[in-house]
Amino acid sequence: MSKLPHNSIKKPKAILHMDGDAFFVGVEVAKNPKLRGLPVVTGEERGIVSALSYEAKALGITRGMPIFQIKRNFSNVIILPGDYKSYIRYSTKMFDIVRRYADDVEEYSIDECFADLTGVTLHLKMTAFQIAKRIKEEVSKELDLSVSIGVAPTKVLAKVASKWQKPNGLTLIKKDDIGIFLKETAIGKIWGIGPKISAFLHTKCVETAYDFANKDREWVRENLSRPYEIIFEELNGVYTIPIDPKPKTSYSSIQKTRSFSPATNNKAFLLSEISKHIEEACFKARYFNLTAKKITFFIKTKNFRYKTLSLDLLHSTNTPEALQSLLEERFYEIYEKKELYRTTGVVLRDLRSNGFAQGNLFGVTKADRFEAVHKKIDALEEKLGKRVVHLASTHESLTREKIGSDAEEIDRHLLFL
DNA sequence: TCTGGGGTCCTAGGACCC
DNA sequence: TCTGGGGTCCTAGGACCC
Repeated sequence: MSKLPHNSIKKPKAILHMDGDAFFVGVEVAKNPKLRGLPVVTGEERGIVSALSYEAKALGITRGMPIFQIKRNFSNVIILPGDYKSYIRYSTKMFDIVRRYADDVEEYSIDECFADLTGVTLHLKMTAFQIAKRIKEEVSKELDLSVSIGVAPTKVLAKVASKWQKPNGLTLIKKDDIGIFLKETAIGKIWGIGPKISAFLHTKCVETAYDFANKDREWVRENLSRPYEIIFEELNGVYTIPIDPKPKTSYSSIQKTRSFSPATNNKAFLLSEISKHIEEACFKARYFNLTAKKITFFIKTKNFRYKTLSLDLLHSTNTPEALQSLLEERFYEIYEKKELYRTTGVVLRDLRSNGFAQGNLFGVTKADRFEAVHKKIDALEEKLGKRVVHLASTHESLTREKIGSDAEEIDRHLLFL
């Protein structure tokens, strides 16, 4: 039984959420200050806009817009390829600044983190707001980056706060003021509430986050699943989603997918695409010393219907050959000639670390040989750059690639995310 | 937003077992 | 071969995130 002191009506937590403003572009400007104040986008290598400056946004450009369209319609916009090495470097430095003030920092994505300031305020004799302000100043001075910060009693509310004023915002939500903020926040803007749940809630006359937070708990339990009950608690100021400061060291799944246009029913092409995905997913798995016990292949039709094929592997593996023949044997189960497909993909699941790469269907000895071969290939690619060696079955898809090398280069850096 | 790529977590319901 | 009731395990797919 817990023996909390009688007067420990807990002081609300002070959770900080920091979010980079147009982060990739922000880093580009920090690297090259001449870009400041100009419309800039990144994503040239992908063919779609990944990040855009506020000046570019003002022109009506949006994330995901095709690069060719920008070239055609906005000749004054500066288009840059992503420089993920720099983004990672700045990201690390940004989080290190937060760590000067908090022990528990959760790196949520490349440009976002959470931190618990609750205990720190006493220690530093500063309020959470003052600490947040200092962090902002140091990020700006030392890295020349602009960030938005929110401080609130829970993670979900801290996200509301950091979004409240963007860019360069600093917003504190006190426990007593929660309602003021939630009344002006549409339910769909809440972290964890997507389009489906949002639409459902609308049918129940829940329009704002305030409407939702004021439902009673029973109603939430009866109408929604567990994750939404947790969001409900958090919106009411009850700290429920803990900060997880552990650095990410592994993966529970690895996937590779690619869309193409126009949609096609060319079986050889689809197979070669998937074959390439298998190789890349296995490459990444080997890099992290992981093996998969399950694999899912999928193709997505023109109308966004998924056809999936999930297979249990006899032994876990991270070498492509056996997966490749499995695919060829069973592809007919998902492929229909009369359909057109727009995307293919592979997901390695049930990953276990440090397992022996037992090469399954071929038996151990052959598998060992494959493993040795792959070690050499990986080493070779390390030296020469990726994509110097590949399976014959991948060949067709590679020869069709136009912007291969850039994309591969970036992919390599993304391995470290 | 007529929809890119890489992830995570949750759960309904089927398979299987007394 | 009529077919109860209750439990666990597991998977496929849904929903969401950046």
